[in-house]
Amino acid sequence: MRFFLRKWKLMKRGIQMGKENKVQTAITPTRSQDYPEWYQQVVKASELAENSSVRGCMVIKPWGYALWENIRCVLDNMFKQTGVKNAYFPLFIPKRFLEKEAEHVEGFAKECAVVTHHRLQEGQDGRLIPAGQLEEPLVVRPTSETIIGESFSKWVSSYRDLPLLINQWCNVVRWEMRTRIFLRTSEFLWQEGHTAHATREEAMERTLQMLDSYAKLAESYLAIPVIRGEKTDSERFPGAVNTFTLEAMMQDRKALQTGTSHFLGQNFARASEIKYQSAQEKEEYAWTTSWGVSTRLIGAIIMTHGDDNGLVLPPMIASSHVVLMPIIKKPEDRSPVMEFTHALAKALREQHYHGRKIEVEIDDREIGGGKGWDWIKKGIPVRVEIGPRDIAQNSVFVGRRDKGPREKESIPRDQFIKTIVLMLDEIQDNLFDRALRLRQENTRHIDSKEDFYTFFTPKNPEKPEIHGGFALAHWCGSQRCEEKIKADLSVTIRCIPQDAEQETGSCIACGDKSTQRVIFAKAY
RNA sequence: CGGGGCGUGGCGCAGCCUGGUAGCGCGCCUGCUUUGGGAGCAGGAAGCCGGAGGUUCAAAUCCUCUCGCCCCGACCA
Repeated sequence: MRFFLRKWKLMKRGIQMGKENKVQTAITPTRSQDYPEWYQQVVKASELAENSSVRGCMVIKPWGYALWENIRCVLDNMFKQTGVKNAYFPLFIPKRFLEKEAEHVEGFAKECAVVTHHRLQEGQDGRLIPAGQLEEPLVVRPTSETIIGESFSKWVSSYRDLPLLINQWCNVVRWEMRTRIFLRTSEFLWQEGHTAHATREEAMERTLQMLDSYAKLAESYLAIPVIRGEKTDSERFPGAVNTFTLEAMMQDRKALQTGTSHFLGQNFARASEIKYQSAQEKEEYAWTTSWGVSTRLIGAIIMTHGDDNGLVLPPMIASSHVVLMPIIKKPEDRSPVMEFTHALAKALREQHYHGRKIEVEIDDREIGGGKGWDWIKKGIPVRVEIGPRDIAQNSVFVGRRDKGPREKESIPRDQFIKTIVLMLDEIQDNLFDRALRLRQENTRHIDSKEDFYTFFTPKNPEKPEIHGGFALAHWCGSQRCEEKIKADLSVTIRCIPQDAEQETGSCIACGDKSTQRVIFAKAY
C-alpha cells in the first residue's frame, strides 16, 4: 500500500519508475529496457550535444566540448613528447589527389561530400542557386593522407628530413548512410597524425607507439579498458598494410573501436611521390603511418560509464570536477552560505588534479533538490551541498557520482579539501574497475560452433535484449569464414589481439586448423 | 538505399480510429507557504500539432507527397 502511494506520488510528479527493479531513475528508458534510446536520452539530459538542423551533423554543447578539449590537451602533450608537431592542411582536397591510391579511392569514394561550385546567384524566384562551376571538383576531406602526402613529397628530399612527424586537429566529413550522435556523424572532430620514415621498422615502431598512446588515453584518462590488436584484411583502412586498433566493450556488450593506427607501408609514398635520397645515395620511397581518434570517444565514455541516472564522467577528463550547491531557504542564510561556498570554491580551485586545476561549478539556483539531479545527469564526479547546518559544524554534504544518488555523507570541510584529489582518484579507479569487470564477465572462450551461435543470438528476436559479448574463438584466417559469420550473426572480427598466446585449435566456422584466437563481437 | 516505428510548447507523452482549430506531467516565470533538501498551494508564459499540397463549411485528426529522427538490414578507418 505504501509502495503504491509512493508510486502514485512519483507519477504525479511525472517521474518514471524503472519497471523491473522499482527504483526511480533519472533517465527513461533504462539501459536494459532500451539501450539505444537510453543513449539518446543521456546525450540530451547531460547537455553534451544535440542534433542540428543539418542532417547527420551535431551541435556539441559546452559540457560536451569541454570533454573534447580535455582529451585534446592530454593527447597533444603525449604527441609532443614523442616529437610530433602540429600543422594544418586544407579542408578541400582536389579530386585527383584522392584518385591516386586505388584502395583508398574505393574505401572513401562512396561517402564524400563534393564541392562543385564557388558562388551563389540569385534566381528568378529570389532563391539562391549555385553558379561558377569549378573546373576540378573539390572533395571535403574524409581523411587527409593524400593532401598531406602532397606536402610531404615537397618537404622530404633527404634521409636527414626523416622522420617527419606531423599531426593536425581538424574536422572531417564522411557522408554516412546512418548516423548516431558522437558515434557516427557526417562531420566529426578528430586528430590525424601522419608520419614518414626512412625504414619499415621505424614506421612500424611509430605505428605501435601511437597505439600505445591511445591505449594510455583510454585506460588512464577515460577509464575505458581496451584490447590492442590488429584488424583483419576486410576491416583494414583502405590503402594500409596493417591497421591496429583498440577495442572496448560497451555496456550493451557491443564493441567500439576507440582508436586506430595504420602502417601504410610505401603505398601512399608511391602515390604521393614521397621520396628521399638515402645515405647510400639511393632514391627510396618513404614509409608512412597515420593514426587518429575522434569525438567518437565521447560516445565511448557515455556507453562505458553512464548509468540509469545519466552520464558518469571519469574525473581525469571530466568537464568539471565538483559542483557546489548552496542550500538557501531563509534570506538571512544567503550571505553566510554564499560566503562559505565561495571560500570553499577558492580552496578547491587552488588544488591540482593530475596537472589540471580542480574545476568547480557553483549552482545557486533556488530550485531545491532538483539541481542535484541536473548534475547527476551531467555526470559531474562530486556534488557538494552546503546549508546553514553544514556551516555550523564546518562540514560539507558530499555525493559521489560512482555511488548511489542518496549515498551522501557529511565530511568536515578541511578534510574534504585535503582529500578531494584522493576522492577523485578513487572514483576514476572505480569506473575503470567496473568497466573491466563488465568486459571480463562478458568475454568467453568459445570452441563449438553451436555455443558460438547461441552466444550471439538474442532470446527475443523481435526486441533483442542485451546479449553476447566478446567471443575469443579460433579462426582459420579465411575471409570466407569471416563473411559467413557476419552474414549469419552480424558478428565481425574486432581484432586479432596483440598479446594472444599461440595455441592450436580449429576455426569456429569451418573447423580448419588455426593457431590463434581472435575477438568476435557485434560492433558499432 | 530496403523493412519497421515515430514526429503535438524545453523534456516525456495523450488526443487522431469516430474531423469542429489543443491537453497532461515534468521543467520555466510570479506570489504565498514550507525549510536538511528530487517541497506544497495558487496564478502565469510558452505549441501556427515536422513541412507542402489536397478533400471539407471545418483537419493535429482523412488522402497524397516530402523532410527529419530512431531501430533492423545493407554500408562503413
